[in-house]
Amino acid sequence: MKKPLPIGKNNNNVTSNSKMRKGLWSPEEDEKLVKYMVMSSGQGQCWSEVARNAGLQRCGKSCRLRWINYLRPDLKRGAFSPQEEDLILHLHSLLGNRWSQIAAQLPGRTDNEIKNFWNSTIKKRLRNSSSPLTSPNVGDSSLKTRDVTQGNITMRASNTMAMFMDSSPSSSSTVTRSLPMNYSIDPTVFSASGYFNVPMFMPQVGMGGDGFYGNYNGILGGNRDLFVPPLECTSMDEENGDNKNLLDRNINNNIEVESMEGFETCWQEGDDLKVEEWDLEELMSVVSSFPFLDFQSE
DNA sequence: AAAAACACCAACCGCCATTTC
DNA sequence: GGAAATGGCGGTTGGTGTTTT
Repeated sequence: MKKPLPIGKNNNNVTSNSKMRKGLWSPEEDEKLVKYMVMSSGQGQCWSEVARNAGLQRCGKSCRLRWINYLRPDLKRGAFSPQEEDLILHLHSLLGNRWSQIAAQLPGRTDNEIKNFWNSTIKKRLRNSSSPLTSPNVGDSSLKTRDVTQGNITMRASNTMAMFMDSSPSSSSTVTRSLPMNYSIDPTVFSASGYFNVPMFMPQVGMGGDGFYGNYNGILGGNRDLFVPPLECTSMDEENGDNKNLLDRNINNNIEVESMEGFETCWQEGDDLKVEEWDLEELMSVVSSFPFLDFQSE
């Protein structure tokens, strides 16, 4: 990242904070920004320069946001398609609130858009499913955990794990197809035999604080990130061995997995596993094989 | 018809990582 | 090495439109 000239060394200094505009963008401002971005191809400049050079009394950050979230020519507007919803659901089960990474898999969609979509539509739909046993990943802190005693993961966590364990093509259609119009998750469908196959898998996850589920920073963020079981596996019992292999494949070679029962061994102190180290392409190849997903970039 | 409740979403905020000096 | 500036991200807020009462 190139450090631009300090404010004041530039002869076009309109960056004094008191002069910065905030709030909604006017059509004129949009036009200025678009014009400038088109003219300059948006290349090789920092956003504060863009703001200055475009004659906008906005901070660079604001310009960036406006461009990325609204003015970019490759944006796809309008409602999310069922396929996109499916993909968002699935990616969220894998990545948590990493909206930018989710957005990267949905051409023409922005992280903000997906985040809003999730926080309004999907979260609400999951909430309406009316059971604390549902709602994997909705991140609603009001949700109750069933059992956080030693040796038991929360139900929410187990459902999350269940989502990770989705597998068979036949398991995929029940809920996701009904999502767009009449999204209503029957808890038993969702958590037991419907959308995601639930393995009898209640690992203890060795994480403190909000633990596995409630705080995705705890799972994916920070210095310790989440194991993302691939979708192929269907049950822990029958696939222990495979899971181990897949684990090894997905989490680079730094992590040694003793057994799936001792799931927490994935995260020994000092493990330096980060989500960036996952083979995201591989992950997405799995996603692309999601049977009901017919997602195509437009 | 009006008020209240709800839903949506654009934009801001605060934090952290990175880069440059 | 530290300060400064910026980019990027996720969380949150506030305005506005829509629906319900």
